[in-house]
Amino acid sequence: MRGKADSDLVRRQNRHIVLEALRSHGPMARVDLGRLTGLSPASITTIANQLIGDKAMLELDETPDRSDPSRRGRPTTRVDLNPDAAHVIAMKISIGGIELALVDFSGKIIARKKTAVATYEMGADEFGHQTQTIIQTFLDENNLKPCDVVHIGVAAQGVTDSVLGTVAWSPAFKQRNIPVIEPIETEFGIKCSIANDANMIAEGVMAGDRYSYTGTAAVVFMGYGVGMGLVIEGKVYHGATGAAAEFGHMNHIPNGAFCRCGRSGCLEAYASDYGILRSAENRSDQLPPPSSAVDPTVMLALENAARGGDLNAAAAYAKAGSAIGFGLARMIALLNPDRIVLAGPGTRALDLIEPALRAAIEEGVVEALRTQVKIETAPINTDMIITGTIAATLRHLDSTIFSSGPMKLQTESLT
Amino acid sequence: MRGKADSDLVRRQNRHIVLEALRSHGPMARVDLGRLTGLSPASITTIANQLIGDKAMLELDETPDRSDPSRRGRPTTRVDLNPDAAHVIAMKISIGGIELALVDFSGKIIARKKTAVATYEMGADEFGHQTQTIIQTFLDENNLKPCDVVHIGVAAQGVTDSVLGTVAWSPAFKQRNIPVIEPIETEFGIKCSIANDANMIAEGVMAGDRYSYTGTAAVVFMGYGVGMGLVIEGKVYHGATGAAAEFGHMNHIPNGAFCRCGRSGCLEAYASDYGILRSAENRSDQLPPPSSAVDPTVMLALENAARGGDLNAAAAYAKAGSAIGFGLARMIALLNPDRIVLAGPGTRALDLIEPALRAAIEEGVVEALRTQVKIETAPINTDMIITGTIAATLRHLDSTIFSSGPMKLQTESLT
DNA sequence: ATAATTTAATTTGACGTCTAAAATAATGTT
DNA sequence: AACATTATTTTAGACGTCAAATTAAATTAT
Repeated sequence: MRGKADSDLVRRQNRHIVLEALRSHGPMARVDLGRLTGLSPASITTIANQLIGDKAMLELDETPDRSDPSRRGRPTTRVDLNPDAAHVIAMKISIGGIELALVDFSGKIIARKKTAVATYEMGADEFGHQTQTIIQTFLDENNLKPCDVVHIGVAAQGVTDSVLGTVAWSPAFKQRNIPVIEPIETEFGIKCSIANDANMIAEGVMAGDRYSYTGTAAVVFMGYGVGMGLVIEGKVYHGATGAAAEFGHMNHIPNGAFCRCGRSGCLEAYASDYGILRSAENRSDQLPPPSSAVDPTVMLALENAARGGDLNAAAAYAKAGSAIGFGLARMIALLNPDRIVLAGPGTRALDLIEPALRAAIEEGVVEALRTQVKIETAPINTDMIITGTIAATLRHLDSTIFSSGPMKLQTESLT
Repeated sequence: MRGKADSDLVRRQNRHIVLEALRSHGPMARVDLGRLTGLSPASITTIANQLIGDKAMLELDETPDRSDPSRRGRPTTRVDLNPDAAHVIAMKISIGGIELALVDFSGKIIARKKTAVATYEMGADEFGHQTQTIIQTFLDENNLKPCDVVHIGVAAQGVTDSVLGTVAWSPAFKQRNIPVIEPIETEFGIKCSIANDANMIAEGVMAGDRYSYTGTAAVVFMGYGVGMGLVIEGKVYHGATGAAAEFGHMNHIPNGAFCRCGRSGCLEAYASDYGILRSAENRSDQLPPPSSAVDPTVMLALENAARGGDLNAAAAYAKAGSAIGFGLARMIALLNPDRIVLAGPGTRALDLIEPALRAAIEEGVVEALRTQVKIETAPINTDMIITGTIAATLRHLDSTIFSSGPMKLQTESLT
């Protein structure tokens, strides 16, 4: 049950939807904001003036568009998010590296940087210090002080704990429970949050139609690992501790193939790059896989071999498709989604995977459930994790920073 | 993204939380309503007067309680839900029978009735007519006209489609896509909704602390079949078409044991009454199971045999536990819940099931996820489906009927 | 008995937000 | 130059909450 409602809630909610409208549709006239949000022109005027006063919004200084001769009446003046309202940093932790992106409030990336970090062998303390150094350098390079950055959103591969602010388990680290938020917040005093990388991919994929989509969807990431981001009733779902949708480590076959995570039978052990490669090469699936990522060119060669008639390779892709298909079948039975989006570099080999994938879904789920769900493929964009993290972080700002304080009336001080 | 907020939203939301507070905590004084909802005494006065005016609430006529001698000041007058505000009917469709319960607005069951119906062989039309007759008789027996009943909430075993208002697939019917809502709504003009029985069990289990619980939980039903109700962020989750959490027909083993639904490898084929019985009796799991429910006394005997040293029986329960455990492991990996509740007659044999169940969860899920979730057992209550359907239906009323219309001001007519 | 105290509930007056309707602004058309 | 059209702002009013003051109904103290 949600809590009580009052005028403050109304205020926050409406300012939030106005910002959200600009974020997903770009700059527009006040009239259009009204049409899109359902708020009256009068309210839009009030809200826009307040947001402009708060430096969250600005009026664009454009010469009126005269391209459409049938256009009459007073020309519109468009408003947009004020890029200078705030800066945020999106940070991606993956095997062997940290990637940073500095973003303004409008979502434009101002600077980005990849730094190689030998994450795997690092202890918690060492990683914390490294992170601090890397962020400090990044700030210096962009002539920023910590107080100029409002939030740092972190995406990490593996099981993240958003409550404790740690990476509970990740292929990027030998050690477990690596604190990430704490070293950042104490060093810089910047608010920080952590999430699973697959959830951030889902944020990225959904960023476009977040405004309109209110259904349940699963975004599957296929590549060096297998991940999933769940969108439930329009919102990316993070679970009790932020570890939701660990699709790659959802069990596929009890006592099955050995996985990077040290257990057996995970979906990833069949459907990730290394899993596919392992079965294509007829290596035993009971041995621990290598901890390093598979070279993309190797996977490309394997795909082409499969397409060229290499039966072992083709069988490996079919096995992967079947694993993902059964995993999706189980997810569908549980969640009854209306949409599945396949994404990530693994979709390049979709032609090899799809038949087995569809067959598995058909075998694994009652018809009534199976026919409701549309399966789509998203364009492969390696930046999706950063993009999604940016989207999630900025949306978080929308709902907190600029929609919070009530306007102070100054009747008192005027006397 | 939710839509715009205005004073009407505030009004609905606050009236809703007041009704909800009374529903889950029973009658109480206005002060306590204020404390519980966070609304000011002034607002509670206003809201209470309006709800009383709408006949949704009433002031209790009690002699002040003098048992506590330290009690001073003006005594409280408690308010409660007005039982006469509305009547609703909860309806349960199961194999071979329809059960009805007539309930007042306060949640008290006024009358209930079971009618034997040969559902399995029935076609859609015949079932529709039967339903109409049974409801008509029930209304007559209670001296009610259709217009006296505001809503009929239906719970059915199997895959329900809340959008189409049908039973898409159910062990209760040989035929598929049986319309349920349409024959009721057209015959009586009463609003009607349909949901899966396991979701209604979850409603029942959560009804107590719905007001406070905002986490993610899975309620597992074990018995003649296996079902699940998912509670996501405090609300029972129904999925895109109302078919969510078909745990029983979530695939366990590809190409595994034959299930009532006509497919192979469903969890239910291992962990339901008939699945357990089948494996205890060493019958082939590749043959279609009987369509009728297993006699409870047979299951009781089987349990005792297992406890008494019957190795086949014990192994069958262990197999069931393992199936449920792996299913839960998969669910945990996907949803990262904080709570699992085991319920239903099957929990009577929990001692036989639990070791294998826990072992499977340990094997099937990363430690980081597994340790976050508490596993509880709910008291076995065969009425849970009806109870939950009542709770869900009344809550639906709370949020629609009595929280809708704005107060009409009559300044116009006073001139 | 009567006054003081305590707790519950209501009334009053102010505030914040939204909206319809009227007014104003800025342009194109006749 | 007057009129038409579209965008935005201003104005006046409605609705809902809340803090503070008031009223209500009991118990305790004197």
